Amino acid sequence: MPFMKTKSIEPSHQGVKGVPDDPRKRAKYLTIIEAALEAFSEYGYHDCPVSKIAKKAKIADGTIYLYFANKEEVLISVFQEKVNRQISDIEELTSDCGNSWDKIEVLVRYHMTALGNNPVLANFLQIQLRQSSSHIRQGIAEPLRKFYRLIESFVEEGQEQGVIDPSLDANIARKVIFGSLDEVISCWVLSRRRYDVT
Amino acid sequence: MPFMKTKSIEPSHQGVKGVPDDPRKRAKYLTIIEAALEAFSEYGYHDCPVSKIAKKAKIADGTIYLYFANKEEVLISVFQEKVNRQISDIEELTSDCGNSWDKIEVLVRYHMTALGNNPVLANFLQIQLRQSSSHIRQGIAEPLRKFYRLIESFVEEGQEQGVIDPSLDANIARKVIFGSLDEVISCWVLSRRRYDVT
DNA sequence: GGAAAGAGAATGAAGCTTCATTCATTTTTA
DNA sequence: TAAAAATGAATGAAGCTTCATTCTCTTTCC
Repeated sequence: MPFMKTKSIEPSHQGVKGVPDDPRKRAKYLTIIEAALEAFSEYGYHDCPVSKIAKKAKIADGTIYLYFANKEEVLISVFQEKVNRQISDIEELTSDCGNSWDKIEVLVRYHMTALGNNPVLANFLQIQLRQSSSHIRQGIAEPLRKFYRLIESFVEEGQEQGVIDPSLDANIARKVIFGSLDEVISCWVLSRRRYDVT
Repeated sequence: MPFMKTKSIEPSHQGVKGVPDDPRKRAKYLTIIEAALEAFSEYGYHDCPVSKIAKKAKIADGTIYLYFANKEEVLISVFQEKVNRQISDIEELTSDCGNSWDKIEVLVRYHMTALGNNPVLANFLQIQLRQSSSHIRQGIAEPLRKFYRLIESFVEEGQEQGVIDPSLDANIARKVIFGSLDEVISCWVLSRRRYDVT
């Protein structure tokens, strides 16, 4: 048998390539993530050829496929990486707030300033979030849900503490908070008055 | 000269094809708009081949190009057609409200139920709004700005009437209203409690 | 220690597929 | 029957992905 490089069982695409453990690989993995973040923000997912990502990462086009199964998976991974970091940062910051309103305020402020200071990330999150391919949405859904749950948990906690109206549906409150954030950020506004509004 | 297929002067596209006057053409124009709305919602702009629109409209692929200069223009036209109708409906409905809060409530309710009863339209507006091609954004910007201005005018009017805090920035208020709407709608929720929140 | 062999990471040209758009032809309209 | 409208197969550009080859370490052997 003359070499048998074949993809044994799964025929059509190699499965998801997880985050690499080996620190050397991990470093290049992150390099690609950062390059992709920039490139996607600059051109938008669909108008961003893989070659642009490779160029920004200073690697060959093909190398990307050693770390990611396909272009979609690059997008999903950028999103996961960034949202997960955002969540863990906020969790840490709020761990020593007693009041739930404070926690919400910290979350809002942190999210606003984090994205305000990082237009590239902001643009990526705002623009890419609504992309429609079902595959992408699926990959994005999980970290996003975690972020949602974080907001809701603050609201619910506040209700238990009695500082937030308990008749309020935490789910709706979360949507209003997230939606407002989203809208305000997409307009690049960093005003501080924002939360007088709600 | 051996075939000169080239794009003579304007390099890339023949000019915009306006909305047809002839009622017969107008009818087919609207047929295509409706088909495109469905198709874009179903697949998303980028994953929706022109052939799918044609199929839904029960016409040949090429026919679309008798009514629109290119695929982008189809998207923009759908958006314009729909948002303009939304605006004129709301303007009519609010014309006999004295109080600005009422106007805002009518707007919110109308927008919510209109999209709530029409998932296809809702999906289109929510999904397509964030697409990034600069051309598309440009075409979309004008009707969207009209919608924004409508909201802001209600807020400002309320401030003149003294029923809304005049220190509030109408621009920010509009963003919060629009963002909340946007977020709540994108989650398909039609609860009525929503505006207790703001 | 230095040479040779092996592993596996990286390269990037080229293949292949997917559409947006065109246009020669047919059908409909008036 | 002439003009207008519609058709849909053909075109060709774009860009994702593959893979034969090269390069760069690491390990083994003497």
